[in-house]
Amino acid sequence: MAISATNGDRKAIVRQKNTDQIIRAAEEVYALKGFAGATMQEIADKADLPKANIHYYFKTKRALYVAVLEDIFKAWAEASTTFDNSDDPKKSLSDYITSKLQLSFDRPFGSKVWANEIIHGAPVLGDNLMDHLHDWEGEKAIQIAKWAEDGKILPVDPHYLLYMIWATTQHYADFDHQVRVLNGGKALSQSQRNEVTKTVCGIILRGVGFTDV
Amino acid sequence: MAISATNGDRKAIVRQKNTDQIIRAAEEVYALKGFAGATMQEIADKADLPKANIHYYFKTKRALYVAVLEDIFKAWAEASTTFDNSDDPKKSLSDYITSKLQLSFDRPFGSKVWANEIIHGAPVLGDNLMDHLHDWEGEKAIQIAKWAEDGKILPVDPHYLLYMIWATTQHYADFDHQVRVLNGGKALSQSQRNEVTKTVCGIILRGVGFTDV
DNA sequence: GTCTATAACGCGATAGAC
DNA sequence: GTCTATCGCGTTATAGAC
Repeated sequence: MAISATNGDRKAIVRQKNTDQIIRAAEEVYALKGFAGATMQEIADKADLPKANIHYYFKTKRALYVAVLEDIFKAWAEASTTFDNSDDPKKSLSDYITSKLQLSFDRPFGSKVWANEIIHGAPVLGDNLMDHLHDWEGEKAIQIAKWAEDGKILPVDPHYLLYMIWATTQHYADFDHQVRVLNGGKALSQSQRNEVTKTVCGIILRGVGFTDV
Repeated sequence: MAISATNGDRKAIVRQKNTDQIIRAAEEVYALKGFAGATMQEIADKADLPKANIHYYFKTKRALYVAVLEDIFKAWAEASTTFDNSDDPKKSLSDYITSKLQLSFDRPFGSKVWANEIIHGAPVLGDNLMDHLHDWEGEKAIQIAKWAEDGKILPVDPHYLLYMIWATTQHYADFDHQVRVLNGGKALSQSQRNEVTKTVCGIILRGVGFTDV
């Protein structure tokens, strides 16, 4: 009995490890090739496993893709906690922009998979996760609206402000190739990344009414 | 001879008409399915032509894709003339933002194909068109830098300001599905589009130092 | 749980009659 | 310039030995 449990544990650990490995590899391949352009063979090679094993852990190409998308959504939701329950819009907004930019610089693949999926009309995400996003965005918008009511920021439309922050920060992940080309073929250095953060925070904060930035 | 010329003209007209029809159809299919996900069959159906005819006009799937990308780049370059040779940053910037937003609202497919291509690392665009973009962006950046030197706007980094404008305006094309979901499942109305334009122009203009907007 | 071999299928591209 | 029929290849997914 003890041995059986141990074997079960060992198998569970192997399963967890392989699953993570596959999802990481898949995230990169789906990001760079799109859903249709990605091949199970390329994902298998990058995960350093035989192709058949990928199908053992994820029944279909589509199921693996869904797992990748859910993983990304989870990461984003966790990264946005800096935004919650704050009475200081200046700090909230700059912290949010800063952490979203960081995520774009450090983990661009997830953002790209998401962008691809939305561009194509969310054929796989379907309504469930999109409805979840709707609720989540609604909360943020209410908080921004409150700041405006309290006269802490100018009365900008909260939704369009949020889209602006998302679009601008995710641009550095999704369009990193273009950014690189326009930067003379070299990826942004750390000091350039800091300059981006400063510039974006500055424009947004002045944009919502702060004059001392 | 006259008849032969007439026949040649007629054929040229047919060729032009079919070519346009195919490019329009291809733009939509490539936007919604990605390069790999698109099928020549679907493009043919949407263009209302037999599949073999598509191959008659465009030798390969790739050649047709390149034609679509070039078409888009041309449209964007034409739409940015409002930006040139102006000493009035306030007017230049709002005109540019307004016309880019208009393009996103009215012709989202082109923007989506471009986004897809960049996300995947511009495997087809290659260096030619990207270098062209580099030059083009450089000119705009110089003009913005001049405004800053002359004290007409705050000394923001011109590149990151441009990326912000591109990202924000193209978001309404590339992520139109997400915008729609977050808007309760309905596309933005004309008055909402106007509100977007007002909000974006306001934030950007205040962001670069104008306090009277 | 791992891996090789292969079945089943869809797609890009073309040949060749009209 | 148009269209039908088809070839050949690459892909997903699985069967079955280990």
